[in-house]
Amino acid sequence: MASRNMTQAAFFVLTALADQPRHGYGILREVEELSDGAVQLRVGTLYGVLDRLTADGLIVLDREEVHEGRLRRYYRLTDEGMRALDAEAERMAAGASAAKRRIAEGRGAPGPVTNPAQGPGLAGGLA
Amino acid sequence: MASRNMTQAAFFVLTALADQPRHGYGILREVEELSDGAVQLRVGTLYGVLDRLTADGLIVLDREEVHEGRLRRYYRLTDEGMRALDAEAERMAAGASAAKRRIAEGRGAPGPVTNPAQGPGLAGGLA
DNA sequence: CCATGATATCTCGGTTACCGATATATAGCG
DNA sequence: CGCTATATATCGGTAACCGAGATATCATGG
Repeated sequence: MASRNMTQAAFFVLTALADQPRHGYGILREVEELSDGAVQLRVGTLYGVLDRLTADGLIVLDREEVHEGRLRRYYRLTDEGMRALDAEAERMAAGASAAKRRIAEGRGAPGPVTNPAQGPGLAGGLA
Repeated sequence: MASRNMTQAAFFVLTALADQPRHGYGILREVEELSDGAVQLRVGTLYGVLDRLTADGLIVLDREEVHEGRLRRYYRLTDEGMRALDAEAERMAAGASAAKRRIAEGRGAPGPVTNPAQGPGLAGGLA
């Protein structure tokens, strides 16, 4: 079970593998491309992530090919990996949206500056 | 400069502080609440994050209050922290959206490009 | 022919980050 | 008096990151 939260690196590896199987080096380039250069997955990080994701059953070794004398080891998502990625994408989207909402509130502050009924237990007066 | 990618914990702390200054324990509850329980920021993690964010100039100590005999140390975002949060939210939203697009592609037919509805709305469907 | 760079795999070790446990302190409930 | 909630903070083991290097093939080019 994924008791621990997924790391950024793991998330982007899963995303790179979501549409088709890819090999390590291809994942590296794909992550950089799909994040528009914002996320740079390092080589030293990649294989650790790959091992961890495999151990967790989120990805599996799809096949091995020899292309131009160079070995390519392709990985692909499992069903569980697909589900985990979907859930994580949901969490990230929600987090990003919450952040943006708050940024807008904090800057413009139209209407009541204080949010009155925000959550339970916040009913304290001020000292 | 934030050469290293921001951690999940740091992101959610910044988000919790985006609308108003909060103290440590309040951040803890706020993060859990705004993520709907999905993200549990641990006490042991919090103060390390707070120190790091302060050192990076993304937050500052706002004020100290004594409430019911208990000390409350309030932190607030700096302008730089606001900018960093905004940028990170953008990156997360882009990543989440890329992941969902790929999930849809991978699941759908291998034929022509399917055209999923755009927008922030979630088209989950993985029951 | 060899240097360089791109492609491709993987390991090692230092640094950073996470988080359970623990310590300290006040207040309220039973 | 013990338990829970609030509130701070530190310590140490584990997990993760990532720069650096090892190994190997092929293309470019000086």
